[in-house]
Amino acid sequence: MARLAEVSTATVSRVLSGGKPVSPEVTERVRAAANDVGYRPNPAAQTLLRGSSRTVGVVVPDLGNPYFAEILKGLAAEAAAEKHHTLVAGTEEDPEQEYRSAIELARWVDGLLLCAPRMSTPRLREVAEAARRLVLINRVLRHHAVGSVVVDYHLGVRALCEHLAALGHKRIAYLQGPTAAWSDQQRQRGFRSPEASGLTIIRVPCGSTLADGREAVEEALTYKPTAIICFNDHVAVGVLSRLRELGLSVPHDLSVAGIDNAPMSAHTDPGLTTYAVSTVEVGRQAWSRFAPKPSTATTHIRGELITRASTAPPPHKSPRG
Amino acid sequence: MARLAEVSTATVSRVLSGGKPVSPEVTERVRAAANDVGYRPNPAAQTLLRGSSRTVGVVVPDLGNPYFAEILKGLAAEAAAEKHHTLVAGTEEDPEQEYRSAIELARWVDGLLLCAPRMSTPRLREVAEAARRLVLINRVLRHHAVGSVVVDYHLGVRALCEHLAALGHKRIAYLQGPTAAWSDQQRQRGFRSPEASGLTIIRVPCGSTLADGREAVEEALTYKPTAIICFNDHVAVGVLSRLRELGLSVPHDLSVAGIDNAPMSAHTDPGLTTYAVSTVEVGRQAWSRFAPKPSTATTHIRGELITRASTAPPPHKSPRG
DNA sequence: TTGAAAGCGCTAACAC
DNA sequence: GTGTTAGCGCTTTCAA
Repeated sequence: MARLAEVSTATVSRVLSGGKPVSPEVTERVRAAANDVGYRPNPAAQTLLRGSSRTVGVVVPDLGNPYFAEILKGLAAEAAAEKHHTLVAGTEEDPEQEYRSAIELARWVDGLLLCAPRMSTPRLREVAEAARRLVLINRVLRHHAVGSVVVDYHLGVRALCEHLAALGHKRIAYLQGPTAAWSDQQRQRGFRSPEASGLTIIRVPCGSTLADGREAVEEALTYKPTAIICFNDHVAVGVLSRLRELGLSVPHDLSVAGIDNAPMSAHTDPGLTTYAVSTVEVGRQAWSRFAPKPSTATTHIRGELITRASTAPPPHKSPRG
Repeated sequence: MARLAEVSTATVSRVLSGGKPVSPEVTERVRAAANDVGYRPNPAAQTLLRGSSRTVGVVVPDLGNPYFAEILKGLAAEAAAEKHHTLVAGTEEDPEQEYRSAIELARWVDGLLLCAPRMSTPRLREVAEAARRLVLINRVLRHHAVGSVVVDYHLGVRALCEHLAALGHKRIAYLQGPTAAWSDQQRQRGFRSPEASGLTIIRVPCGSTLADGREAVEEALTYKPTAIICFNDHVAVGVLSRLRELGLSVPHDLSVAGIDNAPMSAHTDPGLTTYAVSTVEVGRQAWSRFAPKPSTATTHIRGELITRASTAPPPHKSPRG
């Protein structure tokens, strides 16, 4: 390639990287030759030399979950716009695999993004040491050079509670997320003030998927709540579907609310009341956190209450009364 | 690190790669030192030397689309199981960006997977030349060393048609996918035999998203079909939602069917009749196509008809008659 | 069994 | 404005 254009390899490099002084005539000759052979510099060699791969890594519990898929989308788009690649790893919700993927990717990438990591704090700290830059979604870690993007779920839960209380609800079931999910604890915080105001919150173990929601419904009903708040919209869709099977009408017999405003939540029947969070925005913010000196360690993302048809005043008697 | 264990770098390498003759005593010393310092070899250097990055690339039109997200999930899981990393790029449905991403990634990765590529055949061929291995999803290319995994959508469409015909439908609207989508042409092929048998198919321009589905409904209705087949389940959910707004009842006034069996399709109201395709399986097959010498160039994936409540016999009069 | 040295492909530093 | 050279961090000869 260099000899095809009859120049040194250094000149080729100068032309292709740009910004270096090269005569127009030579520039042309090199461009032509490169084009001819379809020459592109070896990225591994470039990486080795410059000490940066222009790559960010993303580790998510479940690549199939639209919530994380959209965060990934937001991040990948931002990264691509600044000529960076994106490495991904799904962890199948397994903290062990999450840790291994993170440690492994850390060595490759300029910046690492961990979405809702479930691993222990000491391990997280290990990852922080291994990574050049680390950003966390929906978790925080006291450590220099680790940034976070967290959704203020406690505000969302509180808003949902206030909305339901205003409608007249007094007994609300909360379908909990995965144990050890930091973001579930965030949500739980949001119940403090409503509980202090006299609202009864019944916590029901659940999870984060549609199937989890379906399965948790019957237990939740044994507590005779007039409304159900779900860990996320996925769960809520599962709940809606199961309630329909059980012959209960939403919102007539029971109100249901989700969190996240998943793409489909506007199109369920009835439409789902939820706390809307822009996942793509989360991804974007995560990217901006890779910048050298962010002013604060944690970016808070605030959502907004979206009321749709799935919430209404409670029936006069308890459902199935 | 090497001097910490008082050995040469060559010995360190031998211990860490394994399989080379090293005395147990030295092995132990190196292991300890590596563990101490948290040493991990520089992947760029390894890549440069061995000429392989142990990485596969995936290019998808939309990372936020669950269909592609799940293919990515399937592939990433398989890749990780064999110690490979996964690079992703979303193209925002833009053929130009798709081409650039593909060419760019090709240089990095050992194998490249293009999902439903929209780029022109000549460009696709260029990518094929640039990539070490290339696999296509839902598109084929006559080229040595290019494999494909295609879903037999024509079978799906035919099955859907036969199902609807058996219910008594005679006029069916088809909401088309994105122009230039190879997989839409596949679907169109599926109408040949039903049309020959006397079924009327009305093609309505649409797209691949929920919003596209919503918007296409009114035009579709002007043709007074008794059933609508949608490019995919996303579109179908949009259609369902819009029909509800218009006060039309599914399946009483109109039958609706989708393609793909998206996760939510079992939980819409009414449940969606669809042609089910295992996306994760597609991802897995794609990975297996990266093997050195696959026996055939194209893997066909066959789905199955799933009938749910969204399809039923047509009303006696045309809807809104 | 171990060490020394070459070289993977590239770019920055230094000549000219 | 251009060529020559050193060296990024690793693994793999080749010697010892």
